[in-house]
Amino acid sequence: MPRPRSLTTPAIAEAALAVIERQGLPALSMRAVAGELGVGTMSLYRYVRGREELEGLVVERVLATVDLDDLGPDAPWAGRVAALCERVRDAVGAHPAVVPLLLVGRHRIEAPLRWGEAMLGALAAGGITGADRVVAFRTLLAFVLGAAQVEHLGPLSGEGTVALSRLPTDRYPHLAATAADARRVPPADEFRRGLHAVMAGLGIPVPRC
Amino acid sequence: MPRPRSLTTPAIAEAALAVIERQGLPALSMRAVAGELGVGTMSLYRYVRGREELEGLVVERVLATVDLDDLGPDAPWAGRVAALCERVRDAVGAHPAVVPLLLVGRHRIEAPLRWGEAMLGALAAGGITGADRVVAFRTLLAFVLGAAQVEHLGPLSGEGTVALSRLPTDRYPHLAATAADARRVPPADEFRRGLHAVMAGLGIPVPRC
DNA sequence: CTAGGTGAGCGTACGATGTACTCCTACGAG
DNA sequence: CTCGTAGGAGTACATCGTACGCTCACCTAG
Repeated sequence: MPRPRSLTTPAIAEAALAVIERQGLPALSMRAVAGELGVGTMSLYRYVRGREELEGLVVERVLATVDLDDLGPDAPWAGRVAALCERVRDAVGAHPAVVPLLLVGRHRIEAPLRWGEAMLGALAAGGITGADRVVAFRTLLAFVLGAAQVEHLGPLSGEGTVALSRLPTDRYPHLAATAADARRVPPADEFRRGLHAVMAGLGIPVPRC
Repeated sequence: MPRPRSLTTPAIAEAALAVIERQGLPALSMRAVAGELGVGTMSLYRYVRGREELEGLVVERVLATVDLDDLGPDAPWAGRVAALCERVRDAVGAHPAVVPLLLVGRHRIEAPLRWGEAMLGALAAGGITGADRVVAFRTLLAFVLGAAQVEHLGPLSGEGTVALSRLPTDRYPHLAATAADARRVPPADEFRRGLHAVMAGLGIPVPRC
């Protein structure tokens, strides 16, 4: 019966993402997002408990683009495992600035939970259960999360590679050489090769490679 | 000839770590560290360019405890790879609160560089070079970094496990089951098993397992 | 058609943060 | 003892998150 709401949760997530894309993650603030929405700062608090929840919305928005089942649950299980990992990489790659947010409050946000559920289902379909499944799941999760960070924040990527390759060659010869090599390996290939290695080590048959 | 310095870099790192251990990472501030050292806030800026550099000092302090070569460079190369990974895990495990700092400015800080150089040397000793070495290095790095975060910030660890196991069982059956299983797998074992899987997948002969 | 109350919107204010600027002063060389 | 150098610190400002409470737009009841 009172005045109707003028904002929606997806609109807020979109605005926050717009702020991040335009001015970078440090510029993400309640004031900035409110301004982006053409609304007073404190009005945001009618929709969001605080900054933490706002960040959660951004994570959810980014991860919402990973499709969990267009392969169908009857697709080859190992293919599903690989696809789930690759899609997270793609989703994160579309918004690299949010990488540091991926870690906060993962168990409060739904998207990672649904992803985890899908991944565990695929592993179970392959006969991996119990402690083996715990190890496989956490190893894959660690790799995917770590790879996203290494790729977008790491010393071996982007301008980091350049900085590394001009290190004192006498003190860090291998590092300098590897930085040079790294520039010749496309990031997507690198991720896929790493992922396949991890899967193989876990006893998951790699699709077609 | 002027007044002598009253602070040292290690002392500042120690003070910052003490603040973090006592009050948590969000409490890390220039004021808090200065107070810990019994010194005016702005005096800290005589020793540190700013907050970012202070964080770097903390990372360096934590990572400085990983011994890079007590195995000797003539030890079995695969054993060196495994040891380097395990030691980072141990070092981080001793100060879990600093995990979020590990990613910032990795190529400005010396400790990760030295670690990377040692790791690349071990891989080269095993005949892994060129693009293969790039993939192996980044995969191991992603796993170690990701594992630290999953272990200390993740939904499957500590209180996160508890939160997960009381999820709606009908919507997340696998997740709930895995959370229960996870409580029966010691984190160190889980890390070692995951590490060995990654190494095996990369073609690195796992030591004795 | 009108009166009322609910809750959306937001202005103000407070504490905390990083840090630029400035002054004061302790110290050792001469 | 004197003095210049550079370390120590106080003040100040912009920015942040957010607690509090006011105003008024809107829907419903009569």
